[in-house]
Amino acid sequence: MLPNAKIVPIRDQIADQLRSDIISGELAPGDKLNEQALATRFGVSRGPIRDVILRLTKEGLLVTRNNVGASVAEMLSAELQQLMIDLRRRIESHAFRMVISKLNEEDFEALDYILAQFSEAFYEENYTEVTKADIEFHKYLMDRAGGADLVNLWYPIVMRMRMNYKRIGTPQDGVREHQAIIDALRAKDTRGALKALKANIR
Amino acid sequence: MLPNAKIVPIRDQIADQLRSDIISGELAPGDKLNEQALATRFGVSRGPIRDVILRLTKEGLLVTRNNVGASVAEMLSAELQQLMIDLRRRIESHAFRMVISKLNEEDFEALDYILAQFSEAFYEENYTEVTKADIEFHKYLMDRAGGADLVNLWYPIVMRMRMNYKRIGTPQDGVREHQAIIDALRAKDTRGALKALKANIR
DNA sequence: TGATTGTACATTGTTGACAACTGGTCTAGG
DNA sequence: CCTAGACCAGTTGTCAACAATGTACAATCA
Repeated sequence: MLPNAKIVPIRDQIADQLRSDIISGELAPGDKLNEQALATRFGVSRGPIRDVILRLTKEGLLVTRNNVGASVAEMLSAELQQLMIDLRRRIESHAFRMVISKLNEEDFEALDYILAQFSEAFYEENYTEVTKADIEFHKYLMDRAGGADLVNLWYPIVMRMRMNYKRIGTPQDGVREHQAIIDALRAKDTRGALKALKANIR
Repeated sequence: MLPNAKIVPIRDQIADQLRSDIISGELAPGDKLNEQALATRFGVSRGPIRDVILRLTKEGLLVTRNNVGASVAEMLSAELQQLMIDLRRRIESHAFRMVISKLNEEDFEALDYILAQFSEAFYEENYTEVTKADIEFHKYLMDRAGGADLVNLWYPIVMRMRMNYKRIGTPQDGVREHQAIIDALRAKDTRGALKALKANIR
């Protein structure tokens, strides 16, 4: 089987772009999104744009009012932010326990590859890409553990957490933390993996 | 301020209807949804229908494949179902602690009213309405505790849980359980409220 | 002067037609 | 009889025009 480049729907690309804009701070909380403007920017009609806006609204990145439009969501209260972190830890811990026994060499290759991208983006100081690789890393494991159901549950929480990272400078330990997770998973060391995970999510 | 009847957008009504259909089992897992058919059924064009489908997909009730369409999601594995219950308990517990000090008499009147609807629906054996009232009860408290942010996080989890209740017959204790929650909240008895909550979510 | 009503503009919500894609069926060739 | 390819019906994806709603500003009146 050839590693055929997978085709990505326009709609998904637009969603990705807007997510990046929000997480990177390009779009600040409270900023209003104009459907027509976005349609022009991406060279499509308003239909797909509405889809994307609806999607991001459901992910909690945007807030929409009837007949008024969408704007970037405000930051979470410290209280809710803490709850998000707690929930994310629980979900990923659960996933680790489910997945650790069925990870094979192919999986580790994929994880290594993602981590390499993470590292590369980090040294290029491209923090938007760093964030995407970071999310991709965890997402891979979530998908492997519980499939689309689990990812759908997990994704909005991560997005909402990420949005609130005002200091974009990820500590240099990012790579090391993820490497520690991979190592522990490879060694089937559940305890170590959970510990490394807990250190990574904060 | 008069208790003005709130106006509900068509889109929301359609979403509600489909959610009911799914939770009640009218639409079984795997059933395919046809946009045109739904549009005709609700007397609107396909646009709003697509919105609704996208929304329910994000809530986890439907699964959508590109260029193929949407169908009702399959039941969760026992593993994930257990995770959902755990997460929901944590979220609502957290919310209780946040909200218990700021609940006033007006809130309790609202909760009493919802519980009355619950009870009525129960004795009429209208379990779809029972479920809706049940959700409404908890939703009221979630909204009061953490606003839209918290509700958006919580809602998909509840929906996904509800979908998997195959035995639709809620035990007769439903009313009692919710009454116990109200009583404990009224007495500012955090410990008792959390206990009653834990008994109710399962 | 301050609040209120009327009006124009900008933006979202909705629609129906058209384009692109999927899955299955039929046919020709081996 | 079986497979490969082309075709076809049905469905989803996209678009541009139209209708409905909300917001902001200006004119009016107390």
